[in-house]
Amino acid sequence: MPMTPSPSPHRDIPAATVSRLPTYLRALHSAAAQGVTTVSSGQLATAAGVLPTQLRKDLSHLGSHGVRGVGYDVARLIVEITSALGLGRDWPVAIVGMGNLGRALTAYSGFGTEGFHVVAVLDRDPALVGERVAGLTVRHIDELPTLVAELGIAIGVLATPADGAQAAADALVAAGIEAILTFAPAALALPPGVSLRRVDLATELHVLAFLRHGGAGIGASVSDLAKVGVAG
Amino acid sequence: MPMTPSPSPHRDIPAATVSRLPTYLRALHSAAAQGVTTVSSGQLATAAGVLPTQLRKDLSHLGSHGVRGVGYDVARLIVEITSALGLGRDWPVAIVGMGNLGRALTAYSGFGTEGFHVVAVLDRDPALVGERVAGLTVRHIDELPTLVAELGIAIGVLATPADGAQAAADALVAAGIEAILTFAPAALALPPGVSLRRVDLATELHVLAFLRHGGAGIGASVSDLAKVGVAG
DNA sequence: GAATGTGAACTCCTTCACAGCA
DNA sequence: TGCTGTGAAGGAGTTCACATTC
Repeated sequence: MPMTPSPSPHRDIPAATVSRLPTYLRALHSAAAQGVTTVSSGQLATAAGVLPTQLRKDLSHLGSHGVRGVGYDVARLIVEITSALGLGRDWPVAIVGMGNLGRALTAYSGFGTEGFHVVAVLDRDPALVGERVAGLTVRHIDELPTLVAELGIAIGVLATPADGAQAAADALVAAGIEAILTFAPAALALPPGVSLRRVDLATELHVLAFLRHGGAGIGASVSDLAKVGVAG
Repeated sequence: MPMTPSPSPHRDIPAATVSRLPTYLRALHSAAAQGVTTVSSGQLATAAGVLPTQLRKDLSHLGSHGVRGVGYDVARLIVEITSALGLGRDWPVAIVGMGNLGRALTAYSGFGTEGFHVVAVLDRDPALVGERVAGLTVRHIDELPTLVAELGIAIGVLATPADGAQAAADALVAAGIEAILTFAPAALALPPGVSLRRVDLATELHVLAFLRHGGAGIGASVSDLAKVGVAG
């Protein structure tokens, strides 16, 4: 056994790079829609709000796909990033928690791109079960295992209040879901192997308050928190 | 000119620390509500989902406020973090874009804590102006300067589609708002001195897809993207 | 000439080890 | 003894400089 096992197909793409690739992909789709076939790192970088060197370094992790003196082929780069992110398939999504936020996310068009589809919406409150939200019928959280098996749900979105979040997360994990996006302002305890991403709306406001309060104006003193715009 | 100007009142709190302080604050409020008066770094850290050393290092940027061998006084630490974040005042918020997401954010209770209050909701579509959303009347975007002056709006939230985001951001800036939280999947060009935070829902799903696709299961290969739970 | 790809320097953040104090 | 506070080490990410290629 001389070599490392390497069970994973992706070759060591830095986390920071992965989180920027979707932005690049969006800019590329936009360019393609306008008939552009080739872009330079400078053009793509300004469209994405990063520096050209950052973009080239990021893309270098996917391999060399640009042409020196020319730039990148838009169509080819779309394929490359799509493949690297694993977007070449369907990703059925379930949303748990049909309060204001859950309903909005269900209807949010941004969730319906690149193979992501909300295929099930659930709540623990029997009074909500049976209601229609954006064309889907609200199901009870206890039906989750059945729905996962039937619909191949791969990603769970938590839009519950903080106090119900852990129970909802447990239900997702018990049903076999291993990728969770949570909007609940609570720390979640999850078994190893389950991927978790958190979006905390209150925290975002708090950080903005700090930036104003602290006076991070011209020449912002806090490095990366506030990104002021790049000319585009 | 031998010394640096240092125009800003807050004493150099790292960006990464600032983004975690709201989580600590929430955990402290929760502890206080349960009658807890003292917490150790270990307790608070698990409640917040970080390591104890991380928490202590973060708090050390606010000064030494713990007692060795004992822990932190909950009430005092709340005051300290609240003050550091600049949360000791009101932060009137305006939300621009009354689609699904904008309406949900307006009604979202998580936006109504710690001095944050949604005091105005706006849209550029005259057909929506005059509608009621969560107790507020939708105003036209052209009324923004008046509303900022009257209500002291300090933070703008963008919940528009991507194609209207830049125009809406320009309107916020023209009205004097210097802190923007955007949900629009678009790069924004802003003048220096304006603070911007971005929440990108599609990107979060893409990252989760990458983690599943890449097989970041046991012993996740991508460092920081997925945080699996800590025992609580 | 023009733009990519990348080693190296630099900055930032996290984790460790342990000193300091109640 | 227990827990905080912190210098130092280690790791990750960004930016720079420049060699490389079309």
